[in-house]
Amino acid sequence: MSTLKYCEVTLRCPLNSSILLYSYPEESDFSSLLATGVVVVAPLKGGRTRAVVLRAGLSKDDFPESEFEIKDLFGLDPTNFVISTTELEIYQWISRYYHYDLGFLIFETIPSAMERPRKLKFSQGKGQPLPHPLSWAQSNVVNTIEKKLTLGHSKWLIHGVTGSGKTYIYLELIKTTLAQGFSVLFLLPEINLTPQFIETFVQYTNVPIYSYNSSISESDRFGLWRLLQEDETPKLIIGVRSSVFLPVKKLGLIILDEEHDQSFKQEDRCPYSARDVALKKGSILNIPVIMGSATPSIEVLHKFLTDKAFLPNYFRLNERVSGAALPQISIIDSKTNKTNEFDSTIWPFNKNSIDKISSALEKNEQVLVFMNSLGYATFFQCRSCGHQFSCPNCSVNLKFFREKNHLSCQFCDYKEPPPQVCPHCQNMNILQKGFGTEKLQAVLQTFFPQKVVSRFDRDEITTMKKLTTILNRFHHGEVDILVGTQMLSKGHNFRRVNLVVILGIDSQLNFPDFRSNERVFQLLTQVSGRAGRYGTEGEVLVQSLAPDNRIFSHVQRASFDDFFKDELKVRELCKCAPFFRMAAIYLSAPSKANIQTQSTLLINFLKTLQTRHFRSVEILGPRPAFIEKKINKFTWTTLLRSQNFSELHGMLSTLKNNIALLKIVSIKIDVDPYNVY
DNA sequence: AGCACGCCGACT
DNA sequence: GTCGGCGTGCTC
Repeated sequence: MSTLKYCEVTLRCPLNSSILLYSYPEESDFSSLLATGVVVVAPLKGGRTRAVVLRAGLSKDDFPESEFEIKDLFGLDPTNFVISTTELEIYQWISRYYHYDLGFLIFETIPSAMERPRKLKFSQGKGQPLPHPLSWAQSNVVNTIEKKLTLGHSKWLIHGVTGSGKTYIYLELIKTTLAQGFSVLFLLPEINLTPQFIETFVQYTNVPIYSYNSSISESDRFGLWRLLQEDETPKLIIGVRSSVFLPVKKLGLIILDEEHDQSFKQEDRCPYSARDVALKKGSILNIPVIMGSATPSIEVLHKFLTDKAFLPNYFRLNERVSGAALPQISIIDSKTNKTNEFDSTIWPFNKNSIDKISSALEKNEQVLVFMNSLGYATFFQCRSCGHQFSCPNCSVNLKFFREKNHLSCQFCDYKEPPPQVCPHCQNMNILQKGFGTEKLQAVLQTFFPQKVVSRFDRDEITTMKKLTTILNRFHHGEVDILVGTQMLSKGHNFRRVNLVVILGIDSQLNFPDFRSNERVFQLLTQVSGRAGRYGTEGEVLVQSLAPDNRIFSHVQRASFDDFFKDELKVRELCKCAPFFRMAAIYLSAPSKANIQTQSTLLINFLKTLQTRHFRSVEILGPRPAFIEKKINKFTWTTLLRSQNFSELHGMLSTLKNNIALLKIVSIKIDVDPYNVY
């Protein structure tokens, strides 16, 4: 006779927070193999779905009487995929912390089933000796951390100015960990930093180096997961945000470079911070986590400076290893008053910047130009009737791309030809405003016709191949001026760059977000870090209409401490991080009317919870999101704020489990939101 | 969430 | 006649 056993699984289904019950005959061939973490195939609504076992071997009286008909599992996942208990523990923590259903989280991160993955590519380390010994400051950091590398979980912050040699500190600690037989996970914020780290690590380590990012194929993704789960020989994995989920066997160390970078925060699906997940992973696996940055985030630095247990794990490196001075930063007043004549042939540059660029080029140097916007012009409007050229599907203006010869939207695939006349009033007088990287490239190319001006932005760099090609051309001196977005601002080492020009900083300063000052400080400091890393004195020009902003003087004096002090005061006054914790709740739907009524419902629900149980939680909003309509979906935001994190969490849990919104309205919870308007 | 079902309008 | 638009309802 057959006995039925039961198991609890998690899968991609919103019912009961993605956790459902299934049965299986005790005599079945897979019965003895069912255990926590095993991936199985389950029937769901007439189909087949992958699911992860949470608890197996249950009998009827292990759970309350179910009102559903419990179905039999089909069996094990054909690829025999298993999630280890520690990995599952990490997933469960993320699911609770970010109020995101476990089943969705897991199946959004693990690779989809693959029958026969291809052979994996990797770079084999050459194990060469370091070209030069570490400086005293570098050795001090290495020696201190080295002593604790095998003593369980610890958190470290290396706060070193650009060019202070953080890479070689990481390298030494990586080598020590590898030599002890453990693997290392190295996280960086953006794919475009991968090649240079691989180049360095290949020279001086002697293990296989795997990289993990969005350019990896699904087959390779599967192959790497499998390899990391099965093969415990020491290796180095270099990857972006999502690498934090890689199930590295015998992991001994996690390093998170550019800790402050906002790319570590995922914005879509589960809005997790890879930094916070990495710290949690380190504590669950009981291994050290090292963070590094020239401009640490306010939250992390505040934690290290105020917590007695953390302070000894904070290192400050104020000198560049090359001995080169930090670049001199000049704020160029770009107001067109008497002292600064407007010249339309060089706009948006002004005379001062162009002169400096000329003399740098004359000295046979290369120049970097930064701008945070793409395209040729960012705003079109009819001077006669006021018609604005905006996207029909999103609440944003269309941008003009001259090379592609169209206006296009940054959120959807809407495009239209550039207007000859206004479609509304047939007037031919159309105003063009705003500029992006394409415009800057065009202006510079016209002004310096004999020089090579290239672009480095999301528009131009679409593949890993293009990325390495253009960087190599720049390194080999085949490009004189490189115009780029933030993509170019981080980490790179350019030997012949002494002049860096920054435009468009005003729009970032005016951005209505409590972190805008922090972001501007980070950006300017990082960008400045690209100038004069090798000897010759670097110079940075920042064009601004508001040259008196205090933030500029902090950047000019490279005074992180003054900036930090200033910013902390503001944060406390405005009740922001790190003094208060926040969560954002987004409601989205195709109709604005729905959003408004449902937001009202949400607010009333929250207010009831607040008076009954969670008095410390402040409710702000609701109001339209910064960009209210994206791809024909409207979004409204409600913010929660509190100093009592458990009350904030309690409120979110109660909300998630109890609110009944219209089906067409989707709700998204963002704990520790990075963008707050 | 994601997918099937089903009920209407506009095409070969 | 049927193809396909998207509102509704269900998933252990």
